[in-house]
Amino acid sequence: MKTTRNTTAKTAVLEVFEKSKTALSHTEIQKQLNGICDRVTIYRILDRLMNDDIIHKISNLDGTVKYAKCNHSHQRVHIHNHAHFSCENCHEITCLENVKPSYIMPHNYKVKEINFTLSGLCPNCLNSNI
Amino acid sequence: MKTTRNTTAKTAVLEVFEKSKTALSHTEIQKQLNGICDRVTIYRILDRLMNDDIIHKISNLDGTVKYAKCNHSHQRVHIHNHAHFSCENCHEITCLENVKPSYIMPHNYKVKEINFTLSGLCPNCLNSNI
DNA sequence: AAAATATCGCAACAATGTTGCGATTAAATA
DNA sequence: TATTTAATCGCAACATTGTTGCGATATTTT
Repeated sequence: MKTTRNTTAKTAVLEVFEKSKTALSHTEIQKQLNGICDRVTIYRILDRLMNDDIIHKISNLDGTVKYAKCNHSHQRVHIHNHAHFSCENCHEITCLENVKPSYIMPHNYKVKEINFTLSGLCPNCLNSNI
Repeated sequence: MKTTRNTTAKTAVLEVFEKSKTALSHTEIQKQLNGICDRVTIYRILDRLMNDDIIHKISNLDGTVKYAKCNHSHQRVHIHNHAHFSCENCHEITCLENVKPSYIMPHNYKVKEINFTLSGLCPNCLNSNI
């Protein structure tokens, strides 16, 4: 089986995620890495981190894709079915770990995963009187 | 003010939407149009149809973008805050007009729009014993 | 029929993501 | 510690998706 290695680039990417409270796009990560590694390498690191369940992918309403660290906190099995909030002003995406929607489905559908994204103004931008 | 015109290409695109029960990507529309018009024209038609509130945009979990006809049925004001279902087998996206999630938000967030996408198996694929 | 302008086609570009391959380097083994 | 193995990297090249400018065309109004 493939074992995953700890490389300079991977460590650097993880540090970027540690420092950030919000989800990050590939481009944002690349900027913060400051040329430490190639663009392609970042894509491959993100793939590995997703396989290892260390980060997860979020695709926004407008089609942009971001990544965020998983919060494994207390659960034994990690589930990505939490909500995300996308601020229309600062464009930051945050995970709302505790927001879980309830809903009623029509019959004959088998639901395996849900994606729930809310958008509007985040607390920061709301306080800035916009 | 800009008035929107009825052109051959626009009519053709609308027909494609009429024929389809599921949401369509730009590429899927292009294939069905069979070279009737340019790739760019389709993008511009989609933009216009979205402005006119005739179709709406859906971005899927995997980052793919699709478009679907709006269902104006009975409401006076059209709202896009309904759910979408994405089949992991046939990759079709359908609008679940009647599924609306309920949820509890943390304070200090102002929610203006929600996007709720479920994925799994659609009735068709579920019946095919997969 | 003529005028006004929305739309089109083409070319060119930008952003984002993928793949192949030889070179490098982390980790296991001797 | 030195050697070996294979995971990872950098580079180049390519694919897909979406955007923009501009002269030509077609729809709608006058």
